[in-house]
Amino acid sequence: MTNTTNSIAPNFIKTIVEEDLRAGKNNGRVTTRFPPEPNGYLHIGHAKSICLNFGLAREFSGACHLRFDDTNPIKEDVEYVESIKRDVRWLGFDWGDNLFYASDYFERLHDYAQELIRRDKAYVCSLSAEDIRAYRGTLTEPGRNSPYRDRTVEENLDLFARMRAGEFKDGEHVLRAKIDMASPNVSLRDPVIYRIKKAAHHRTGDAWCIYPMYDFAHCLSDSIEGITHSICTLEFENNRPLYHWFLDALETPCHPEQIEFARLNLSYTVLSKRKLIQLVQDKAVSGWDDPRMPTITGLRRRGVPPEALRTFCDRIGVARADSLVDISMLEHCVREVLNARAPRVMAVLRPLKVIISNYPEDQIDELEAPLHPESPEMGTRVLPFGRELYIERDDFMEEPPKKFYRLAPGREVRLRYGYYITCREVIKNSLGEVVELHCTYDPASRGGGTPDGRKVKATLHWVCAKTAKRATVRIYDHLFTTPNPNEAPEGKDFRHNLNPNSLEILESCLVEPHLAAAETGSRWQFERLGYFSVDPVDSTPEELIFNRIISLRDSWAKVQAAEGKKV
RNA sequence: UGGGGUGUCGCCAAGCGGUAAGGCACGGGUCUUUGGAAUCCGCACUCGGAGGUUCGAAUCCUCCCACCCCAGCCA
Repeated sequence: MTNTTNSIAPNFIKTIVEEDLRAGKNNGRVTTRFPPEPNGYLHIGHAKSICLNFGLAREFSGACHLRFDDTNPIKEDVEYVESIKRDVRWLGFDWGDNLFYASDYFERLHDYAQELIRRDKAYVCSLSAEDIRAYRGTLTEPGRNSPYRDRTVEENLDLFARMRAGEFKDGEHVLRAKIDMASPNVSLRDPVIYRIKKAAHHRTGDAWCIYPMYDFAHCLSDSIEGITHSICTLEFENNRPLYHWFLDALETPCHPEQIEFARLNLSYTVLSKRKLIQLVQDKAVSGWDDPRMPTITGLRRRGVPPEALRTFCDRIGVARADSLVDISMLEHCVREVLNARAPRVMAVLRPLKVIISNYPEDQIDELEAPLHPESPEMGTRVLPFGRELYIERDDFMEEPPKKFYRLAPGREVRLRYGYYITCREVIKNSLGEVVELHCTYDPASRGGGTPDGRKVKATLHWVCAKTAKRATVRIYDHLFTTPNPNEAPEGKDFRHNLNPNSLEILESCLVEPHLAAAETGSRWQFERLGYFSVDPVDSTPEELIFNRIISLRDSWAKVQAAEGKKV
C-alpha cells in the first residue's frame, strides 16, 4: 500500500549516495537541490525530480535546496517562482531555510568569470551569433578558433568590464570559455558563458545587463551551496564534462557530482514546458491549472491528492532508459488513496425520474447510511427517501442485453441503502424516449435487505427528488487521443492529437443533501461512478461544481467494449 | 556520418557470473447492499540480435541492429 517507511524505492542514484556514504565522501553529508527555472509551471515530471531530490535528503538526513535557476530574465517571472514554491509545498516537501536563487550569486559568478579570464581560460568574443554558429563546426566536422580567441588578459578584462558597464548593445560581445574548438563534444567548443541582455530581471531589476549561461552558473551555484549530488535529466549528460571543467578551472568550495536520470514521459499527455505553455496560449485549456493539465496546479485543482503523486513517483522508479509510463499507473495511485479516504455519497449525473407508485405521496423516510462502509469510524449521514426519485439513465434499459443486470421492465433491483424496487411501467414522450419509470417498492426491504433473503442482481445509486441539490459536474478525459501525442502526421504537431472530448460538462446533476455543505476542494466518491472534488475556483455553496478526479474501475464498460468488438 | 547514452513481459522496473523480484495493464476464480473495494490464481524456459569465454551468462568479451541526446548569445 502506501509507503510509510519514509524511504524511497531503491534506484541507481540512491545506490550511488549509499556508496558515497559508505566511502565517507563529503563527511557523510548529503545535500541535493531542486533547481527549476521560473519560466513556467511545474508538472508531474518535475514531481518525479522533487520526490527524488527531497526524498534522498529526507532519507539520509541531509538537505534539499530549492534553487531558482534564474539566469535568463527574458523568460522568467515572479508569477512562476510563487507557483513553484506553492507546488513544492503542496507536494509535501519543505526546503526549510534553503531557498536560493542563482541571481543571488551574480556578483560571485561575475568574479569567477573574471578569474577565468585572468587564468587565460575565457575570452571576450566579438563574433556575431551567426558567425559563432558557423565557427562551431558541425557534429562531424570540428570547429575553428574564433579570431578573438587570442586577446590578451588585459584586453579581455577591459572588454568584460565594459560589457558589464553597459557600453555595448545586446549581442555585440560574449564571454566564452577557452576550451577546445575541435572537441567531438560540441558543448566543449568554447561555450558562451556570459551574454549581454539589456533586460530587467525579476529579482535584480536593472542591476545587470550581462547574465551568465546555465553551464557556467549551475555548477558554480551547486558548489557555492555545497551540493553533494547534483541530479538532473539525461539531456544534460553531454554537459557533464563542462560542469567539471569549470569546477576544475577555478578554486571552488567543493566539487559536486552530476548524476543524470531519464525524464518522465506519460501516455496521453505532454510534459514539456514549451508545449504546455502553448496549450495555455492557444486556449486549448483554460489555463495552467486546467484540471486536464499534467501540471501540479492542474492536478491539484482536479482533486488529485499529493500523496497519490508521491506514491506514483515512487513506483515508476528512477532509471536511465527513455520510457513512456502508462497513465493507468497514475490513475491507479489516485484511486488507491481516494478509495481509502473519500467518503461515499450518491449523485445522479444523468437523471431519469422514478415514481414509486405504492409509496405515500408526501412521506420522506430518513434513512441512515455509512459514509464509508469499510471505515465505520467515518460516521454516517441521513439519506432521505421519497415517492419521487431519480436514478442514472444508464441504469435502465428497456431491452436489456444478456449481460446487463440493472433495471429493466419487470425487473427488481436494490436502491443502495434504500429499498428494493420493481419496474412496472415505462413512460415515453412523443419521440419515444423514456422519460419516467413507474415502480413499486417492497416496504420490508428498508435499508436494502429483505427478510426472505432474496437476491437482486444489481444495486443502483439514486437521489430523492424532493431533497436533492442540483449541481454541475465536469467530466474529464485524457487531453490527447493517442498514447504518444508527439507522434503526429507529417506537417502536424502534437496539437493535432488533442482530444476534442476531454471535457464534458453536465449541468443537471442531482446530488444528495449531505453534499450541500461540501467544502471547497473536498473529495468524495459518488458511488458507482468515481471520485469527485469540489472545484476550488468556480464552485460556490449556491452553485456546486464538481470535478471528476477519476472514474471507478468499470468492468461493465469492459463487457460492453468486448461485446462491441464481437459484433 | 563525430561524440555521449539506452535496449529485461503490452507499460514501468529489479537484477551486477549461479540458473528471470515487484507494480501497472490484462485474463480467470472467490467474496460483495458500489459491475467498486478486498482476496486468490495465471501472465518472459527467456533478457535487442549473432558469435565467443565459462561447469554455468540478462550479467564478461566481440561484432551487429534499433532508439534517444548534442551544432541556443535556452535551461
